[in-house]
Amino acid sequence: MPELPEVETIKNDLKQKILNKKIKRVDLRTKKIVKSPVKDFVLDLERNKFADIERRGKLLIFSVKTRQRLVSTTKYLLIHLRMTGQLIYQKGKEITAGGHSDGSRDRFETCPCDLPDKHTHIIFYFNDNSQLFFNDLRRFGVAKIVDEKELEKILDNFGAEPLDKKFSLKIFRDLIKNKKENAKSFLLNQKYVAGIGNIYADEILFKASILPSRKIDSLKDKEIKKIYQAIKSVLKKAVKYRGTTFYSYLDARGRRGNFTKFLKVYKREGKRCLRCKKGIIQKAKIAGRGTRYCDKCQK
DNA sequence: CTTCTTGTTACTGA
DNA sequence: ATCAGTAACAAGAA
Repeated sequence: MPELPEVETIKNDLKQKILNKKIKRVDLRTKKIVKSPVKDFVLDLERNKFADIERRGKLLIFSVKTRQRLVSTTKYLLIHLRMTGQLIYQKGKEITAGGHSDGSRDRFETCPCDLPDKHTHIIFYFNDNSQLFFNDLRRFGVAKIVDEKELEKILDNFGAEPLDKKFSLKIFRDLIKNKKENAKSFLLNQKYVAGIGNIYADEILFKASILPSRKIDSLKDKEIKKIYQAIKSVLKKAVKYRGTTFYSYLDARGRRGNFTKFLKVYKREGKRCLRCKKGIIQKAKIAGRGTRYCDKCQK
């Protein structure tokens, strides 16, 4: 699942590839993916360019510079990959098909997958013969174009950016105040801290040695600090290793994430705890999600 | 065939 | 108001 580290990786990749390239054509193959007026979607993008890409939580925000009757305005293409969405960038077919004259393939410009395929819902064609594919096996992902005002309204629903310097321990303590839910559902709530999903919630609570079922208001000061530090360190390391691939996640180059080998609890149920070597990783349904934890060293 | 998976929203009931 | 639980969405794996 694309969570903060995966979306951050895609954003960084795409910024190097597609900024300020003219969007020659947009092929919208699955209209249901688009949650703003479909008739405007292609028109707002074609012949324009992406001026910037930002991430808020798990949401990608592409600034689209548009020119209408000499007036320049900015609209925003929002893409949320939900569970199985992918954004894969490829250079023109002449590179992928034949490789270089010496027979080698340019690994950084090509993707191991043959795109488009039956899960391709949008294709953005750029004027330098490169393309961006929005693929989604399960079609939960969404794309929409909004103006500045709508964007602000949407962003109002997002909580703190966990890797932002402004996200301090004090702010985290204030967020926790007066909450009564359990630690897992707190971390999953995008209105509190944005970008954490099922994988990293479990990994963060393991690192902090806190049981996911612990009520937030029962946490001692020391424990709150441990969760706060774990949020920062786990997400930072996951970004460094370009995210986690468990099901279908691929980065913008079509490659897998490397954080998978650092997972301590996610999908390790039934296996021995790597930290205390005594506990067996448990799996339970907490906050409506499959949740993994060590019942020996998480308290 | 059933069950499970996952992010988000919407809804219900306490 | 706040929280827990669940359905819905889609499609595939087991």
